[in-house]
Amino acid sequence: MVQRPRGTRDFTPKVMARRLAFEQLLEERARRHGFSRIQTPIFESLDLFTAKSGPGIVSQLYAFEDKSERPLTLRPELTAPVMRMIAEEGMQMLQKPLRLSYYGQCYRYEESKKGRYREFFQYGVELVGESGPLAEAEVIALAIDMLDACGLENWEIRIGHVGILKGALTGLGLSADTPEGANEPPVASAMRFLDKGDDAGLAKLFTDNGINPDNTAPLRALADLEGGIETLGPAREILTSLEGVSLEALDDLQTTLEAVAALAPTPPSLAVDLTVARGLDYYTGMVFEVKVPELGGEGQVLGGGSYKLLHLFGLPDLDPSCGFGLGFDRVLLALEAQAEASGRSEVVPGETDPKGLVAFIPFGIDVAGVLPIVASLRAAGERIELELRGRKIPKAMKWANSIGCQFTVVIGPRDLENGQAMVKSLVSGEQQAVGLNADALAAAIQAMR
RNA sequence: GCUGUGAUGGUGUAGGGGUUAGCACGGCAGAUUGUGGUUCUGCCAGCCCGAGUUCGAUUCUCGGUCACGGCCCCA
Repeated sequence: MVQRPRGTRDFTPKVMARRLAFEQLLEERARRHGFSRIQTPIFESLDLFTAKSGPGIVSQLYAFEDKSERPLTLRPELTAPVMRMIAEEGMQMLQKPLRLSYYGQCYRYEESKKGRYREFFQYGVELVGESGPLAEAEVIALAIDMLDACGLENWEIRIGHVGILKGALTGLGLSADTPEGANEPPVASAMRFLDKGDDAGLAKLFTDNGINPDNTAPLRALADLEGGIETLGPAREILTSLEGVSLEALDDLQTTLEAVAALAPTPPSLAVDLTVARGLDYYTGMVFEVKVPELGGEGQVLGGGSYKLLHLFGLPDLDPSCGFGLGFDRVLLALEAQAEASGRSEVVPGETDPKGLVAFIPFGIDVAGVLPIVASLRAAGERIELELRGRKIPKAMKWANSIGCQFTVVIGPRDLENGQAMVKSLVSGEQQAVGLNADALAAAIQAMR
């Protein structure tokens, strides 16, 4: 028995119905916000990702060479391919901003666990060609709208702005450039110390760079701030108290948050957190992430922000852009867990088809004669499953019931003689004889719904 | 990268160095030759892979594979 490769999954019809409903729901929200779907290849040139994330990333990729020894890789994420597409397809000729959405599988070679697969699915959006607080608010609002629409509960969105801490640090005189021989700029080191709670390390860094280590305390206070939009008040006080520090990023964040409050439903929990750094140096402005606590260690279900990547493709004028990626599998896991906990049978809104299946059961007759009726009913939009095994009536009824049909249409010799068919609702048990033609059958089914 | 637990029909499980490997759901068939959801009967279908220990391994040991957790990391 050959097994499925590690970290991959098969999706059975029932699971797939749910996934399709979820994708459709996300797609619908994206459309309402003006985003249009695009698609890029499953594999790309290896360079695309090393250019974005450095050579160290290769160990986590499904990289390979094709028969012409071109270095390729299965895509580990979708932002870089989208940026590549914008440059390659000449999309810079289009009216700005571009509002793009995408969905597809990505591949990372890493330990598979629950909520973490080697083949995983991401839904995401990018808003390209306009930046600033309002553009950022539009992106956050879509993220919130999506999570709200899918019925997810108990999630937390944390919003920050890398420019605030970075601005404070550079304002104090810390360099944002990587010195000769070092592997990261002092500012990045400082951000890490703040994130890890290493105040001693931060103080030493300040001293080493000729900055008064007394500045550690206010920065710590800034990093530890947590709460809603009201947190910006204390943040403003701290920043004002520091020499040479600009308030621009803070003002931007405030504008963004106010716009989000107006544009999106109120999330279950929204926190301002200036240490949301996402660890990536191409994030330049607002950054945000969403966690679902009950998922545990793999609880982050969405992350995004403003970033500068298009300069890598010769389009520096389009930087920065703003977008997010939504962990499709993780959100589904959370929804499934929550549905289970609350006894809800529908996990994703709309996953069950309201237009139920109709079992079409020819019995003891020449099937060919009634096939045109099947075709017509399908053309009329009914979902018809034709009984193919020649089951006798009791078996056929049981079959129809067990596959979840709402109706049966039985046509036996007697019916054929009388020019009729027996239509039965498996929900109500009601049954009636109906003229043997598609119009009459469709009308009867509709009337009995 | 570190580490813990587990693997028995399609699903959920019981058991255990020699068993007809038990039960439930499921599937197929019959009871029931034109009407489902109940019931009864029969049947189908299983010890993850490899090596070792042993007279004998599904059971014990080691390795592999896969899954599920806890850290680290996460474009």
